[in-house]
Amino acid sequence: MATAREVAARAGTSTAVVSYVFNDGPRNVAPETREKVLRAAAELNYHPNALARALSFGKTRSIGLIVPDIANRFFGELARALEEAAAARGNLLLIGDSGLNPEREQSHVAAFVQRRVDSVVLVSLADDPDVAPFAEAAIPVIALHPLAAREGVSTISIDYKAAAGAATRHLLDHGYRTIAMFNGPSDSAGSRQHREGFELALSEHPEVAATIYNSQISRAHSAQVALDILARPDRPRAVYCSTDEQAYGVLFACHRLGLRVPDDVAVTGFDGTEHSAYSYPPLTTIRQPIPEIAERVVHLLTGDAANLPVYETAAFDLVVRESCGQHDESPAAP
Amino acid sequence: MATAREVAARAGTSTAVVSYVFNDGPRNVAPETREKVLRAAAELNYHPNALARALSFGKTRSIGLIVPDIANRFFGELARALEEAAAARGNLLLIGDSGLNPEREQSHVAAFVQRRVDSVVLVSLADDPDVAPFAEAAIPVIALHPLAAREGVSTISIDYKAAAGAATRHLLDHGYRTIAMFNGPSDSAGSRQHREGFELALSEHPEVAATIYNSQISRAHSAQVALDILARPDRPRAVYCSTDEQAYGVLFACHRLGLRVPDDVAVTGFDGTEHSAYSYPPLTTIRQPIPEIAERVVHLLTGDAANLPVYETAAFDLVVRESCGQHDESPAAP
DNA sequence: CTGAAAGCGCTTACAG
DNA sequence: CTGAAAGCGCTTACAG
Repeated sequence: MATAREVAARAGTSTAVVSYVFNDGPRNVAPETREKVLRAAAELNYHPNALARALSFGKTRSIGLIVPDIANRFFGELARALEEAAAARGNLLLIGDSGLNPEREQSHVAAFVQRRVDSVVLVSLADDPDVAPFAEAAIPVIALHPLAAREGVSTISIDYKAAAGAATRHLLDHGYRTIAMFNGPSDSAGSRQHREGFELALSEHPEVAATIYNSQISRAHSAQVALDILARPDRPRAVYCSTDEQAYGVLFACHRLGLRVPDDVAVTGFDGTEHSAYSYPPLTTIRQPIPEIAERVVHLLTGDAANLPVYETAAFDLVVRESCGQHDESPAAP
Repeated sequence: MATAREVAARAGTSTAVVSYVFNDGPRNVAPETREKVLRAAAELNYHPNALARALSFGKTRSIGLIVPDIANRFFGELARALEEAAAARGNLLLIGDSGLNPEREQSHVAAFVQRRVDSVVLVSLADDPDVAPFAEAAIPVIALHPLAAREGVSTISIDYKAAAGAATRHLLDHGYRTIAMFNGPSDSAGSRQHREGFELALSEHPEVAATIYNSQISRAHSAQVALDILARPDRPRAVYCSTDEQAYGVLFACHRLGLRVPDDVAVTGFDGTEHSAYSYPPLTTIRQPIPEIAERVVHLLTGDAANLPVYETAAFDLVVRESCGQHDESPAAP
C-alpha cells in the first residue's frame, strides 16, 4: 500500500501537503499543487491509513454498537438505521453482537475501548451493565433501553410503561377479560416497565383475570411456553407480548393448536418491525420509531459531548392490525 | 487513558517490557517484573491502544463483513456465526451493512481498506463486484455467493443449482404440474443458478407448466407480486422461492387471498434460517449450513493466506416441512 | 502557500 | 532478562 510519503515524493512535495489535500485543511494548498498530489495519489492508488490517521488525530470517526442479538429483526433494523445516520456524517458503525451471551457483551466493551471508538450505542443484556470501562476512557455512551441505575449514562427510549399500557388498554377495549402477559425472561428495568404498564391498565378493570409468564425473546421458546398455556381449558382470551418475536411464537402455537387468531385468542406484539405487517394474521403492535431514535442518537454522539448525558423519551405508535380483533368503529366486546 | 509509557514508569521498567507482558512475547519477562507491570496496569486502568498496536504490528486482527442487508435474517445469522468464529480466534468482526444500496457497499469497501482489516467476507449486491481495492491492498476476500468472474476471489457456497433442483424435484414428486418460480430481482450469477437448477429438474417433466417471476428479496415486494399472480384463475399449484423472505411474502399473499397452504398452493423457500420452522405453515426449504460455512471461512482467513484463493462447495439440506404438502411415506400426487 | 520535525502509542530487532 | 531507540503512517503547530 502506498503511503503519504511516497505520494509526496512523486508529487514533489511534503507529507504535510498530502495531508492538507486529503483533509481539506487545516492549511490551504495551491490549486496546481493539489492537482499534482491528487494525480500522484491516483497513480499510486493511495488510500490513507485510517489507523495512523486516528492515532495522530485522536478520533477514529467510528461509533460502536452493542446489541443482544443481531439476528433479531429489531436490532437488525436498528443497526441499519444507525449505520445510515452514521455514514451520513462520515462515521463508521462498528457492530458488536453479543449473541445473547453476557461475556461476549463484556468482550465487546473491552474491544471498543481498545479500538478507541469515539462513542457507543448500547443495548445491554444486563439490567445494570458495567460501563465503567467507557467512563474511564471518556467514551460517551447512549443506552437505548431503560437502565436500573442512571449514573451518568445517557438514555433514549420510548416510555415502555405508557406503551405497555396502551397495548393492554386496547385489548381491554376489545372486551377481553382473561389476559396473559408474555414478558421477557429476567427482572430487568425493561420488563419491569412492561409489567407496570400492563398492571396499571388492568387496575381499572378488577374483574379481569391476568397471569404473567416469562419467556425468552425467541420464537422457539415463546412458542414452547404458549403451547403449554394455550392447550389448557382455562386458556386466556388474549395475550400481551413484550416483543414481536414472542408474539410470533404465540401465533405459531395458536396455529399448532388449531386456535384461530383473533377469534379464539387475540395477540399483541411490541417493537413493530416491518415484518409485523406480514405475519398471519398481521400483528397489532407498538411501533418504536427506530429511524428517529437512530438519527437523534447519532446527532448527539457526533455533536458536542458537553450536551451529554441526556435522558430522552421517544414517541411510540400503537399500530392496530388484525391479531387483536375486529377493527370496528366501536371497539366493544366482540 | 493511561499509556504503556505511564505503566512502565510506575512499574519502574520500560515500554518494551510492558509490551512483552501484554503480548506474552516475543521475549520472556521475569515473574516479579511481570507482576509489577500487571499491578501498575491495573492501578492505572491501562487498555492497550489497538490502533497503535495495529499500526506497529501490521495486523488489525479484524475481519470485515459486507452484507446486502443486515436486517435480513439470513445475514443476521451469518453475522452472528462469523462473529463467534472470529472471536474464538481473537479477531473482531466489523460488519458493513450495504442496506441494499450499491454505493454504500462501495463505501464499505473503501472504509475497510482504509481501516486495514486483515481480510474480508463479502456478500455483494453486484453480480461482479469491484474488489480491486482489496486486491491492491493485498487483503484476502472470500465471497459467499457465486461470482460472475472468479478472478482470484475465493468462493465458498452451496451448489445453488443442485439445491434448486432438489427443491423443484420435491415439488414435482408431490405431483404438482403448474409451478411458478419466484427468483431474485437481477440477472445475477446466483439467480442464474437458481433458474438452471429449476429448469433442469423441470426438463424431466415436459408436461409441467412453469413460469418465472422476479421479485425483490423482501416480504413486502414478494407479497405484492404474489397477490397479483395468485389472484388469477390460472394460478400455479406450487411456488418455488429463491429465498425464505420471498416465501414468507407468498404465504402472506395466500392468506390474504383465502388460499390454503399447501392444499391450494404449495410453497418452498430457500436459506433455511431458524424462523422457517415458525411460519404458518412451517416452511419446506433448503437449509444453508451457516455455522459450518462461517467456521470454514474464518479458519481460512485467519490461517495461511498462501492457501487462498479457494473455491469450495458446502453441503445443503432439503428440510421438508408442511408448506409443500403432506409428508406421506409415498410422496405421490395429492 | 509549503516543509522539516515532533508526536500519537505501540512493537521489535538490536545490544547488553 | 531488560532497555534505548527506530519505525509503523499519519497530523499539525511552528517557521519560513
